[in-house]
Formats: sequence, C-alpha cells, structure tokens
Amino acid sequence: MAQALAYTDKTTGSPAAVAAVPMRRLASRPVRSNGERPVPVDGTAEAALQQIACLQQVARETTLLEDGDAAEHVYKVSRGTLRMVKLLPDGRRCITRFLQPGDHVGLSEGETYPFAIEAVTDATVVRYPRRRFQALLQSDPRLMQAFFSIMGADLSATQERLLLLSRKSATERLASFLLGMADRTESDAAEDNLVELPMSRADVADYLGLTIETVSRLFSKLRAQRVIILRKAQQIVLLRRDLLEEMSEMELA
Amino acid sequence: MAQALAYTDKTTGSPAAVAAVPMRRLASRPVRSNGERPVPVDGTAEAALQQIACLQQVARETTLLEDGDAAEHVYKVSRGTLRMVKLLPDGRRCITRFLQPGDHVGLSEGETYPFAIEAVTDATVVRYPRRRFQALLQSDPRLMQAFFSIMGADLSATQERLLLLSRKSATERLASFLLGMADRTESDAAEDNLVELPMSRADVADYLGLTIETVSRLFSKLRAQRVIILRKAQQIVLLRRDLLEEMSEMELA
DNA sequence: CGTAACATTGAGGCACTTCAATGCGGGTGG
DNA sequence: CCACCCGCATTGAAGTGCCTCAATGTTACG
Repeated sequence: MAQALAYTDKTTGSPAAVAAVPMRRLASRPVRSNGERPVPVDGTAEAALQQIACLQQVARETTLLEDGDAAEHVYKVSRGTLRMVKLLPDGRRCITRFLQPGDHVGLSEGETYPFAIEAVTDATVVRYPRRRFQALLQSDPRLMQAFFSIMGADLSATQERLLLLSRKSATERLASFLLGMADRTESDAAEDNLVELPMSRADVADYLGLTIETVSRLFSKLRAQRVIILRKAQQIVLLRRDLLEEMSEMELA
Repeated sequence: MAQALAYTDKTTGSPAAVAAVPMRRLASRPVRSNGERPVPVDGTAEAALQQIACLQQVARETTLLEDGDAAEHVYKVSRGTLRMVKLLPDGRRCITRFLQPGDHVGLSEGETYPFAIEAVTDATVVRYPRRRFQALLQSDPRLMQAFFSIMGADLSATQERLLLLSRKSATERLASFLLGMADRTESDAAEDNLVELPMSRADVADYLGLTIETVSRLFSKLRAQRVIILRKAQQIVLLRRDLLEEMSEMELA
C-alpha cells in the first residue's frame, strides 16, 4: 500500500534496484546486466517489482530504444524528459508524447515497439524485463488493475491529442501545450507561473504538428500580447493563464 | 478457450444475452433493463461475461452515450459501425475512431466518458455493467490479460493516427484511410477490392481532420487517376492498391 | 416527380509552410 | 577575458495546400 503503489511517485526516493548501466553515447539496447533473481517471497507486489527492476541512465539526445526493436522491457521514467518519436519514410517526424518522471512506456506493445524513445535531457529510467513484469501483473490483480488504469489514462490523453492535431489552430495548440506543461510542472519554486521547457523548438513543433518557424512566431506573438514572458527560449513565464485557457479552446462542451 | 476468448470474434453467433433494448430515436442513456443476476457458477470466464451481458440496439444516427456521461458500462460492438466523437466548444468535431464488430469501448475510462459514441449505421452492442465487468477481470488473470492486450492495440492505433493527423498530407490521409477500411472489410464477396464505406463524407472528413469539400475533391482526384472507382459515393473499388500504398507513405521507416 | 440531404465542383482567401537571412547564447581556444 | 564559432531561435518574404463560400449535381424517399 504505502504511497498508492510506487508507480505514481515522481521521485525515486529509494531505488532498491542496482547495476546502473553506465551512460553511453547513442546507447540503444539495454544490457541485461542483472542475472536471474529468485522470485521474491516477502509478498508485496511493489517489492516484487523492485526485485526485477534495474536503473538505466540515458544521456541527452541518445536513443533508449528504436522503432522496431524487440519489446523486451517495460520502462518507468524516474528523472528527466524523453520523447516518443514516430517517423515517416521521408523523415517527417511526430512526437507522440513526452515522457516525464512517473510515466511508463512499453506496457502495451506487441512483439516490437512501434516508436523510438529518445532522451530530451539526461534521464534515468527504471527498466523491467517485460516477461517478468507481465508475470507479476498476472499474479497480482491489484497490480494489474493499477497498470490497466495507467494505460487507460494514456489512451485518453492520446485521444485528446487527436482533437488537438485534427482541429485546433496553431495558436490553440501552443496554448494547450503551455498549459499542459504548466500542469505537469511541480510547483518547486514559489514562482508558480514559470514553465521550464526541457525541449527545443523543433521538438515542440513535432509535438504540435507545426514547423519550428510557426512555433517561434507564436511564442513571439504571445509575448507581444503580454500573455507570456520569454525569459529565455526555454523559460516561459505565464502572465495570463486565463487568456491561455481562452485561446486553447478548452473543451467546455 | 473455444475461439480465443470471445472478444475477437466479429460475428456474435450465439448472443446468450437477452433483454434487447428497443430502438429509440436519440436514445442516450442505456436503460438498466435487466436486474441483478446471480454470479455464474459454471466457471469459465467467457460464460461469466455472457452472464452479465445485455444486448442493445442503437439506431442509425442516434447516440449510445454522450460526452460526460457516467462511465457505467463497457460495450462491445457486435453489428454495425459507430463513431467516437469529441467536440470543441464551437462545434469543431473530431472522430477519434470508428467502432466496428469486435471493437470495445469503455474499458479505460475514469468516472465519465470523455467522448460521445454515436451509431453510423443501425448497430447492436453488447453491454456489460462496468463494475461487474471489472470484478470479472480481477478474478481472472487470463481475461485481464486479454483486455490488456486489446487496450494496447487501441493505444498503438491511436498513436498511429497522431502521425497521420500531424504530418500526412490530405492525399496521404485518404489513401491511408481507404487501405485501413479495406483491411477491416472481411472478404465477403469475391470482389476483394470493393470497400463499402458506412459513413458520410462529413464523417470521413472529421476522421481525417479535413473538410468535406477536400475529401470529396480527393475522391474525385483518385478516380481521375484511375486509382479507384466511385461506384457510389460510399462504394469504392480499389483498382490500384499499390498506388494507394505509395500515396499513403506507409511507414517503412 | 418534387424535395431534402448529401456530394461534387469551382473560385478565391488565408493560415501555415518554405526558403532565406539575421540574431543570439553558450562553449572553446587563443 | 575576449573573439570566434556553431547550433538554435527569431524574423521576413513569398508560396501553397487546404479551407471557405457558393453554386450545381446526385441520390434517396415520399
């Protein structure tokens, strides 16, 4: 029980897992560095999960896994930001989602991952062997239920993005994005309205289905309208959250 | 076991469920017409599911459930086509997905549905009380696993649509759509290349993030290029599937 | 056969893209 | 410590793909 089953915590306070894989440039395949462990006997599901967990560092702008890789692991982000990327043959890019601490990936896939995962910032992930992970889920309905809910939330969020990409204007998209980032930003400093964007304009553009130039122009426009302050390109102060909400066409329908 | 756990079959051969709700114009809330039933004792999960199932008819262009409704049921489509709809306050519409026989909806939601479900054609759905349904999943890991996989497939399909909506051109979208519909069309007649679209141009447009006029123009363009034949507005013969695949920019990446 | 809903086609406009140049910030080496 | 440089961001000008508005054609149905 404890803190509602370890998978929602944003800080990996006590990483019982070991064998942190050293950071590698362009590291792709996680190394299976921990051998077979005895099945836990203490009984709690969380402990069992930790038994099969393994910490892995992912350096900024390196690849955690590539599109088409065998889906051999489930990951949970514990630090940093990563991006889920899909490509068209000619190079057009779509960032399906950004992954932040507490987020999971690899729960739902079949034989191979249909996307790449790349680190936006230096990041740490908790890695679980997929087979073992699923076996644990099978053995504990509570755990299964918890991840069922996580996947449900992911699905809903993705559907919300369909609406954004299919029907919202560029301005609405950026407003939605900023509000979303603000929500996901824990209020660390007293300054509640400072949003630190870990990603580049290119990433924002590929996340919103726009071009770099359009995103940049929109930031400038919002600044001119006194809706935001661009402290630096990646440090945004939201002056008028109310206006952003109007602009985002939040679904009141 | 039988046929891999009833949830993938496209034809509801033996609807053990009863109490078909009479068709209603603009019927929205499903009526709880069957009282509490005793928990099944025969043991198999499929039978248990059937015990809590209830058939419901949904007339063409009526609403099965509305955005914001309490998420009290899980549904499986057994006949017909439905659409999952999200709206912006000003009326802009997004069709998140089309639901066809075998598809499920309501698995993943929280308290309320964040979308509406409307019937494109006359349809029949199997309805399960959500609480009971989840209890069954909890009690049977095999069943849980099966629906876990279903949700995973839904999620992957939705992510694929993100790519389509964010980065594909109008032509690529329509080509992808036609191929997708062709795949989902069971080869009933010998004519393998006839695709019967159950939905209007407006539905196609809202599914692809385009306007009716653009969709119509694209159909005409494909006809002019001898890629398809428009037997009727909703009966499309695919003459050159190879060209459609080229046009769709199928992810070979 | 008339009508209403849907689909098609055309003309013009605009939001976003593309192409191109300039600005800026952070790191490195002299 | 400063100059240089490289990558990213910004800004401008021109182009275009899709949308909007409008009219006509087609189908289904009474």
